[in-house]
Amino acid sequence: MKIATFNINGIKARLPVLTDWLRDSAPDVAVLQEIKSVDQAFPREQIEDLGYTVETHGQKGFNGVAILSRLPLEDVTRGLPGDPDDEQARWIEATAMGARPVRICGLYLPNGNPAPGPKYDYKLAWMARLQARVHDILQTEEPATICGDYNVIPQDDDAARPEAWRDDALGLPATRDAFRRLVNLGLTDAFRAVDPGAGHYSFWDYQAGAWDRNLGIRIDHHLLTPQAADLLQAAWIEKDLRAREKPSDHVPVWVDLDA
DNA sequence: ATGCCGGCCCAAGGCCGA
Repeated sequence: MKIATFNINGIKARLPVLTDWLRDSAPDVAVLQEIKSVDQAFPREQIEDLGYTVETHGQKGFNGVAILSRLPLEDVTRGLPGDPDDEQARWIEATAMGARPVRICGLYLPNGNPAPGPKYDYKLAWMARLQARVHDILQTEEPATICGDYNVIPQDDDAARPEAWRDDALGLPATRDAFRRLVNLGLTDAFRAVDPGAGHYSFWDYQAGAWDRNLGIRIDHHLLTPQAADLLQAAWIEKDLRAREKPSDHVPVWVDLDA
């Protein structure tokens, strides 16, 4: 089961790139962030025509997540538990029915800038709720990937210029600590399990020639439960997509599970 | 660079992203 997480930065602006990518790269499951669309406006028919089931959790203008799957999806849930007043669309779950079922959890973790401030407080509170949800998921002892745009640079090796992120919400010690606590529940960073080296990024800013100068950061991740980590065949970043016409500022991050 | 680009709102300029 090939699963890709991809922050598309707007479904309306990215539909041609997305459909070309679905045709060319053919993920079994695509987990999308920043669809920036309400559910009713999501162009589901054009994606269904490519053989995908479409499940969205959107909101007007910002945020929004979705799961596209060529495998049947069961038990779809929307929204991260823990705060009934949180109206931001940043979490969706479904079980992809492959040879082995895999729980797919898609997330768009809050950016948190400027830090300190209320937006950073929201980020840390959201990460605490994520910690609680992942704790519960681990109790199921089932294969699962908790994947998406984490807006976290886990280590210095995950940034071309780590010093530039030390005081940023993506790289602050408290952010990294919260991410490490999450991993330490028993998750595996799939990409790092197969490639421990520096210089691998999943985001390059549109500005200041960041792509041309390879000034990237690795902030899109698959964190696998032990049962999913046991099925891990490969993990990679589809860097080439950043060089296409009208690209997202993120690229897809993949895992292949024996499922 | 406390926003250089790009997408969203929706028709202009502001908000947001990382």
